[in-house]
Amino acid sequence: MIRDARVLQPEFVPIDIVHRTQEVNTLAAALDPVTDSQWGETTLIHGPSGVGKTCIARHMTDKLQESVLDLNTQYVNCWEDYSRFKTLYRILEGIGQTYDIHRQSTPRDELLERLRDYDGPPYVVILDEVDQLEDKRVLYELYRTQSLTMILIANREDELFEPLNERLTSRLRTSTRIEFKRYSMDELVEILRPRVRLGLREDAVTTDQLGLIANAAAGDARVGIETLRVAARRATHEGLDTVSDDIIRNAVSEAKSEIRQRNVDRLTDHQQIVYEIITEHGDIAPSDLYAEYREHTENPKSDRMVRNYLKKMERYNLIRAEGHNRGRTYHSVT
DNA sequence: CCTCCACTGGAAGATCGGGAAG
DNA sequence: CTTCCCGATCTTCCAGTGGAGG
Repeated sequence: MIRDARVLQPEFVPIDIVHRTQEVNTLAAALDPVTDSQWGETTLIHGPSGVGKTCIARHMTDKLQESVLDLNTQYVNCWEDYSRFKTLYRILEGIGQTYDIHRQSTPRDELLERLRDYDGPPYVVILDEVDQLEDKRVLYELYRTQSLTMILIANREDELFEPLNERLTSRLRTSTRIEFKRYSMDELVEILRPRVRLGLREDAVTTDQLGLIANAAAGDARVGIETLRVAARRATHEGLDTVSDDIIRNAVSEAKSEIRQRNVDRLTDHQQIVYEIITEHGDIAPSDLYAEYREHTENPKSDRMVRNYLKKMERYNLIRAEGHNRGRTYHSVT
């Protein structure tokens, strides 16, 4: 039943973009100078998850690569490369300047200097999940590096601006900003349909069933596509030619728990212990949490460190903190 | 209402692990 | 081998905050 599994991978970038014409045009206009060996404008893309921000940014840079002879592009996920060093390293990687960089023998600011010295063809860098950067000052440094054309992607605009200094904030506010809104159910169905056509058997999933998936995904294309993938896999396992409604209903929760499990696996041992304690309690006060953590561990980390773990798990969408100060409790996301 | 203190999260410095240079 | 330096991780210290409980 599955013809091309790649189409259902989260990082797949479709050739034809549906429902984002306006956004694509705005981004294209901002990047247009690049086709003329000039610097493009720094663009800020924002909106909730699963609305095509990353997809469209990558789609645009792919297209530019095809049409412009001299051009470098690079995609950086700041969630994964959240430190200043890793971010700069990734950017240098895109122009092949990392062959002799080793974190111990390279002077501290060598990376940024190399970037500033760059005088090759236009360089378009996508900084995804840019609000996850540990030290946002690197954004300011990059902004001043004139040779870069940046596409910044963030979930929430206000959370990105909040820790930035005024100068950068005002510059970003006046640069091109594109807001992505949630997909409607019909739009989501039309995003899923070509994936079925390209990735599965044409009749493997009915339009009504796509509606079922779209409804459960609540405007989040990532969840929708993951659900489709899980459903197709399950149907194949059961030796079916088409996906049944039952399979879809199960796939919705399975898709969500798979996304969660992937994040749990990325936690360290100590972080997983903290996470398990929270899951078992369902709802726990900070002091109780730390006391229990100490009991469960041979060499417990400091309470301050546990607070760092909690922040990280919040970012991973694994737990949620409720209330402030003394009223705070933690609970896991279901 | 007010006070207290559990809790948060920034800052600074220590420690760890690892690769390069001597 | 040792020494040195790096980023990453962790600890220590502490100022600020706002909800619980008088």
